[in-house]
Amino acid sequence: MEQLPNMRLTTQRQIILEELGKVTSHPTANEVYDMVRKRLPRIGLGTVYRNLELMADSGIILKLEVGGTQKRFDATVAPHYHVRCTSCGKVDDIDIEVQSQINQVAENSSNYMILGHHIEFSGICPKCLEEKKALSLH
Amino acid sequence: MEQLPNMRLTTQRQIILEELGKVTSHPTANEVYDMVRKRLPRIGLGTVYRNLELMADSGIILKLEVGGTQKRFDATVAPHYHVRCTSCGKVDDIDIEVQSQINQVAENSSNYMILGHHIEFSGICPKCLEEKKALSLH
DNA sequence: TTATGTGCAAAACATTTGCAGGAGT
DNA sequence: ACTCCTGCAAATGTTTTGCACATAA
Repeated sequence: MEQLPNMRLTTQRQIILEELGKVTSHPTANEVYDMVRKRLPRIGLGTVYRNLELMADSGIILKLEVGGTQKRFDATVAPHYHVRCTSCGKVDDIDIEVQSQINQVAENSSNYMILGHHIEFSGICPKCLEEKKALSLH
Repeated sequence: MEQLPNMRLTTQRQIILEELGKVTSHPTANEVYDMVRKRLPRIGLGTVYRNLELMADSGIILKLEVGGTQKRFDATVAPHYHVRCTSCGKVDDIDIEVQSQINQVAENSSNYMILGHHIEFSGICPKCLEEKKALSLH
């Protein structure tokens, strides 16, 4: 969970981190690959996967294991929750007051050692809501 | 989200549902396949996937999109939360008081129409905790 | 110089799908 | 009979990995 001492600062890593920092969406590995490839056309998809994984392990970025088929990555490390649109799959941040006691409450009612939690909301994003409205007026 | 009118009651479906009901774990599609195959050796993995998906859509069972690489299924439909062991990947239920206002709080601080939420705790399960203790005494 | 990282391609998984034959209603 | 469903196998999509060469420290 911490920056490894012998992790080299390569061009690939710099650019992956830069591109991830540019967006507020929560891109999949493949989306990061597409973004990075515009600046580094010969980068391999494997490199993107390897580095996203490594950065997530060292805590530089966040790996979101939300619903859907692909993992998503986030340059914002501060704890926050997510909403996923059930219609288009888009993932947004959500900022609400976190009860810090929630882990304690969970630990009291289980025999696990609780390390953390994540709340994933599901709903319809504004854009899809518009589309649905438009459709229902046929 | 509701039972389709013309969904046939086949042997395969009955047995999948029975086997899923027998366990309190949250098996992956492949684990369900293994369980069912003991009674129905010629069943195809595709059939298991198709039916789990169908049952989840009609609300008979729950499809858990928790972290990890595979989806998991649960015969218990009543709303509840989950803990996933970061060490062995095991998933257990967790029963805590749900603040029913939590969706409202989220809706107030976003422009999504919030439909629901899921909390996934992460921690170490009792068995892995024991193992870690044993190791640290080397 | 040398351990670590990269590109590439193949492999490994998880899941979905097309189709011809089989089974519920 | 007439759909819907199943088994099988092939296809698809995502992520991981082996290896020879390249590169940061």
